[in-house]
Amino acid sequence: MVKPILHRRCTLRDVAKAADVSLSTASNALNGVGRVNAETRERVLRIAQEIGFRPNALARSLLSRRSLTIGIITDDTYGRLTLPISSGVSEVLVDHGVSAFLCATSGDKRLAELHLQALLDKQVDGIIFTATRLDVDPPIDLTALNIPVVYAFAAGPSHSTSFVPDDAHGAMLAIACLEAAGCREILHITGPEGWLAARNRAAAYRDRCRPASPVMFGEWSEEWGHAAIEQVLAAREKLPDGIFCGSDEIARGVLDGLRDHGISVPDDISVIGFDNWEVVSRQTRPPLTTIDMELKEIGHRAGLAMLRLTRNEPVDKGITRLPCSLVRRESVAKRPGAEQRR
Amino acid sequence: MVKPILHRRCTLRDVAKAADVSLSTASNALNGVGRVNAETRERVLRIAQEIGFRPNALARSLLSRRSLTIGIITDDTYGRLTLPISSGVSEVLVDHGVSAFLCATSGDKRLAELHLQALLDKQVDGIIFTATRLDVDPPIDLTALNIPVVYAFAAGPSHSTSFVPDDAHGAMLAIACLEAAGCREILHITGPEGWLAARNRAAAYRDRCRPASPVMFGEWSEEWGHAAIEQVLAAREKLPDGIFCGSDEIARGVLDGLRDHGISVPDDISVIGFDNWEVVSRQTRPPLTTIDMELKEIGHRAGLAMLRLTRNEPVDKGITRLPCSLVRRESVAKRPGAEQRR
DNA sequence: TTGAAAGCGCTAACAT
DNA sequence: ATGTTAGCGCTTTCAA
Repeated sequence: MVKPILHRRCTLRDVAKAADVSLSTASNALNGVGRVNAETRERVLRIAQEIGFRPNALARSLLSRRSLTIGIITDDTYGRLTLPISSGVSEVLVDHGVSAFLCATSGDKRLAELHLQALLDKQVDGIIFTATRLDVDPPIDLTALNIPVVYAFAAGPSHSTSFVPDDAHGAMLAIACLEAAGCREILHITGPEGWLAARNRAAAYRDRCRPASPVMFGEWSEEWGHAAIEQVLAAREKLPDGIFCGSDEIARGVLDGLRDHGISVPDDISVIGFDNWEVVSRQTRPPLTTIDMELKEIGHRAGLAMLRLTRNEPVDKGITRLPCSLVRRESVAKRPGAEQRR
Repeated sequence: MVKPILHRRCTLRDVAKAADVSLSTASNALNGVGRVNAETRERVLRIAQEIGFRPNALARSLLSRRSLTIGIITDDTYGRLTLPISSGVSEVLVDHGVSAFLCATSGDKRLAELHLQALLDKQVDGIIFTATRLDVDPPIDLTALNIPVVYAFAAGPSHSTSFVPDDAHGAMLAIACLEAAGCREILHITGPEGWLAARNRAAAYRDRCRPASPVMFGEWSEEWGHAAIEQVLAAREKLPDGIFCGSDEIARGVLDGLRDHGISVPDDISVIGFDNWEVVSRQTRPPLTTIDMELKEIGHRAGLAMLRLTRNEPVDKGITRLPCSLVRRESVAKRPGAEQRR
């Protein structure tokens, strides 16, 4: 039984010495490569275990030219999107021994450059760029790097690979849910028309509902949802029986506006949100049925793509739109008949 | 003008060759150490610049035994706390060339071990542990590592160094704000008594207001805020004129409950929250005056402490409580006289 | 089956 | 002022 060395991490040399073999034999034994006597191998393994040997990744990387390290650069200050995405990325990578540097740039160019340079110096095997919207360019140019770049919740140039939520699919899911609940006339209240996500969702809504439907574009805020309800109430006799909101925050404003007027959700009207931002959607009255963008899955896919890229395996180029999912809570009417009818 | 090499990162060797000096001279020139002829230095610098030379951090680290890398391990799945804190950490570290690995464990022990091992293998210079509450032990034991550990929004063992928000100070700020608005009787509605943060804030409240004040412990939810208002209304004749809520979510429930009963905020009663979680506090009607825990500052301090520790400079041991700040919005009455009076 | 030696990219003694 | 050499911890030919 060899005594573990505490003050200094032990090295392969320590193992080799303790096992009375050469460096290369120790290395081969531990990595299971080359011809090593089974008995010798056992001994090396045992001793390595006993003294708590762990290979120095820095030394390995220097030689192998793969650092088992990637960088995640994000625009987000807030964390709403970044943490689920990046933990999704890490989840698939950690099993392959790769760790991720997180660089929050807050959209600051200088900071972004600084981080990027640090990442490059540390020889990251690749970079994943994440943003909070799809139609804004990264604060730094990632197109000329000689390591792979993957975009998650951001759209890279066409020859690159990007993963984004399928807004149209999410919208379809929302409308289908409303229709299944028996809604005949569905209104769409959403964020600024300047946002691609808002336009995509609105287009899907128009496709499915009424090509000429007036979409109510506004802000991504509760206040707007609230104001929109006032507008609707002022402008028309009869309320629609379903409202598809572009975000949970808008939906919350809608819900409040409706309640202010004594209109019951979901009895009088069904409301569905978008985002599944739980701090909002779980706390509304009633709790909000909404669309989840599956951020973690976006992270998974981005991580997987990165893994393949670093191994020179082929990956899909261009923008991959990942399906959303429906989260049922209580703001959409349950039609008892609907289940049976299929 | 030397042509940049694109397929391979250029090395010091390339610089030395191009400048027609030895490796060590090139190294000395670039690092500004040793005796180097001014003219030679210029030339080396210029050439390095031209061919875009950047030193390989891996090679440097191997030699210097400092990887300029730390790990941030977090319990948080959600990101509400982690992103502000970790971007605070990075902000102070990036200028010193250190990058941070982010490891989200979701409280999963296996995952935490995996991440920790990967970090150690990569020779991180230190680890910052972050949690979502102060009174829960990390999923892994960080006390026996031979690298520095700092706790941020988490309380490490007494000989370690931790940075947490000063809950008592935050509570004081809240109460002082209410008092300055003229409130005479302040009620405290907060989260579960099992949470240290809730107890700390409640204790400060009792200290300042009425030692025997009944604190309403409950959940960290809007629903609880709402329910609490119903309870209060049912139990007493006269409403208090100020409510200090343990979280923004609770405050939001309180606000809604009050509105349901036609009680106006801030005219009839002032309400203050805790957290400054903007998605909640900016969207309430009226927008919520609340306490900010200065998460980014916690990150700064943790990062700074880490920097010192890695240089063997002394740092404060034990738990450092960092002041909170007041964010004024519109849920607390403005007393025109209050300003003058001081 | 095992070991000696070279080298990843860099820095730091030590010669010159 | 500059160059030569050794070595950080490891993997990988290539000989033995």
